[in-house]
Amino acid sequence: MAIGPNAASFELQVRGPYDFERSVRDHGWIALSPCRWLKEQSALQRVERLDSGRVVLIQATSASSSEDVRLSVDVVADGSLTDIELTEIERKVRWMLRLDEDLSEFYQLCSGEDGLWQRVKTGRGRLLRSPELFEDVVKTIATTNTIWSQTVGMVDRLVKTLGDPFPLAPTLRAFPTPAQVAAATEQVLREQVRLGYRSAYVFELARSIAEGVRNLESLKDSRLTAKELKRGLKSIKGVGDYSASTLLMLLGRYEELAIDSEMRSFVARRYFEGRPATDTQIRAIYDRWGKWKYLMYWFEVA
DNA sequence: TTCCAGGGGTAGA
DNA sequence: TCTACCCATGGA
Repeated sequence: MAIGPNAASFELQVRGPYDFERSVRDHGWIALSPCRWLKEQSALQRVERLDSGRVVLIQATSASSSEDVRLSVDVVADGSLTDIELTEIERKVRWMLRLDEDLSEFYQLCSGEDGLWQRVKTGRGRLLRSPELFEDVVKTIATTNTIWSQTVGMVDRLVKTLGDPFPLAPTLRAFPTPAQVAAATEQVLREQVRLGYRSAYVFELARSIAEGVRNLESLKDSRLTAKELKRGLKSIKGVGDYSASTLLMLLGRYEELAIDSEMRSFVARRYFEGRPATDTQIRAIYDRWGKWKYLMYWFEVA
């Protein structure tokens, strides 16, 4: 990377099959700041603010060979990194790329469906997510009642307005922490970030996390049932059924469908000759896929 | 001006 | 838990 000296490089072993590029780019999140896809290098790049307050640039590329599936991670920083910082970076990369998710059952199901199998067999399915749940909740709220280009704009302005700059290339910024959003005002979210009516939701969420009233990260606990998670997510103002189901997917639980206008129109075209389907009818179609419903839908559309 | 886009909150049954 | 109804914002 030309931006600065490499402070660290390491490789991560991945359980195959794993199609790094498709996995990263299959989800729209790759278009949302601070993530970006570097076409020339086939790399995922992202500025990240660490718990220490240091802001680094992380770049991940595939380092797979015919023998094994590996990922190469480069970190650029304004100085050397501590072991604690390196551990945090590895943990975040693993979470973001879902390197520890076991999709073998999903592949097993797909292998019985010819069309689906052709699509996923190279190792798709590990859809991109954010290192911290706060960021994913904010981004999900930014997808509601709007079109995608506006979502991209909202997230971009949020990062530019409130995120910490990467010291070696200050135009690149990290996603703001809850404390940074809470330290701003709702008016900034409304007028500069232009989140509209979502401003109050995002501000309130950030404040409750910053004040220690709410602990979003605790929802990453794999012992929680999907039902418990959904209840927890829906207790956030601004998060309804669609958003909670989207967030369940981001947490690695695929048993709920996030029924939005996109899914409604797809199901109407694919299964009902263009006639609108009720939510009950949509659920009935995917019911047979059990805990893999969302992913099956995802790759049926893909 | 009207309509719509990857909905949400709330009251009331 | 479900439905009806109102509310939200910016762009085409």
